[in-house]
Amino acid sequence: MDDHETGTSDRILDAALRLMQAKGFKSVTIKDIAAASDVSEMTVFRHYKTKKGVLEAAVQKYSYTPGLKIIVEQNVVYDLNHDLKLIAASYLDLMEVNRGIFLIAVQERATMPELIGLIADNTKRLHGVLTDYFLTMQERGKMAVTDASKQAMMFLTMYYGYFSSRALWDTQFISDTQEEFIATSVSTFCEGLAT
Amino acid sequence: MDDHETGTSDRILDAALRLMQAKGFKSVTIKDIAAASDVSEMTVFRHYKTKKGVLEAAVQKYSYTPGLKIIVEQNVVYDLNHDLKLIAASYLDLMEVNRGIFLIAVQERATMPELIGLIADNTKRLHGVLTDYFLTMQERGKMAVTDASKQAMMFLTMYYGYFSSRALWDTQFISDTQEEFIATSVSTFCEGLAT
DNA sequence: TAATGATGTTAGTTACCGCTAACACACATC
DNA sequence: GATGTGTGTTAGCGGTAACTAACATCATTA
Repeated sequence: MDDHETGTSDRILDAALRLMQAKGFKSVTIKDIAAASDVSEMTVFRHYKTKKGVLEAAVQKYSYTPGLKIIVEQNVVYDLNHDLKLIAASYLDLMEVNRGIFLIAVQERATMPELIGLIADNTKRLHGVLTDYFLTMQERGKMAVTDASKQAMMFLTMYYGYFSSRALWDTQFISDTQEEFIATSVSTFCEGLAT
Repeated sequence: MDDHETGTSDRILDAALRLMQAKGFKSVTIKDIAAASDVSEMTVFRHYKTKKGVLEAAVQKYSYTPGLKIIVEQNVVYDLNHDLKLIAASYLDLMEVNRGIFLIAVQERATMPELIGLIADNTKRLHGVLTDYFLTMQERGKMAVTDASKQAMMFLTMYYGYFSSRALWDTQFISDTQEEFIATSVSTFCEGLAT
């Protein structure tokens, strides 16, 4: 079962994920996957018994849910502008890693609803962390006292919007780079726009 | 070609759109559509020659691109808080109308990229309108002078995030109601969070 | 050298699906 | 009562795709 050289199993998974991201699980055929990973159809079936098995193995390999809480807590310095930039960047980086799973989850949400759970969990965890952070900042008098949970939700929704828009439509909705977007949004989030 | 009573043509389109939203164009069969609209398969083919024809007719019937510019311009009173709430609500309402097309566009973005164009156009137009509005507000000294285009982009991304999250994942990401979300976000957008 | 294991090739099975054709029925209008 | 229109039913064609089975090849390794 070992793959010498480049690793046949991995090549198959990589190709499968790439194709399924682009066209959806149902539209990708074993033939496509075989051609893209430069093996015969039979080899695909020998490694992963069914088409769905290929997807499950790919999800297994590529889904990633790190300790966002630790990352945030270890780098926070209780300066609103600085910390929000850090959190926004961490969230976007995390989503970027899971982009492949996200795109497949979108297309297969009717048939494989558990997939989005993997990603939703990250967002939910970060929402908790961010809410706690806001509460701490409010206690320290470094931030206006408002509904921390709603505030955190709004903050994350903005970056979810950025990520989702980029992942699904590339630059068709949003053309700003990640850095530009974070800069604008964190600044606005801190200072507001009213005079 | 007239449909007496409930309108066979319409029943087919409604069922088709509903099914395709949920499962994607490719996964829905004519058999599914026929069963859901309570006609025979042949009747579907007699009304719309091909499966793609069904989708095209449904898109035709359900896509909607109104004069957002006029709506905004006629109701703006140059009070930042008031106007942003109006614009946010208008945008979300518009997206809600086009939800069906949006969901199909998501699933068929590889095969039918023109679909998302219908919706992207709305967002682009509103971005233009909103940018102009910000510039006017800046001239009148009612708003901080920043990059109006980026600011508008950020604002719309937030609501795109809200809509997209709700349309794709229901309350799995975001649980706030539309009114709550608009209230929190517009307030933050205007006032900021720093002390 | 012999055995092993990963892969390729070819052929075929099964099932589904888009779509067509032909015929039948029911109803409404002329 | 004839005609037409919308529909149902049944059968089938052509294509495709998941998956299986059997056999061949080649390289590594015992």
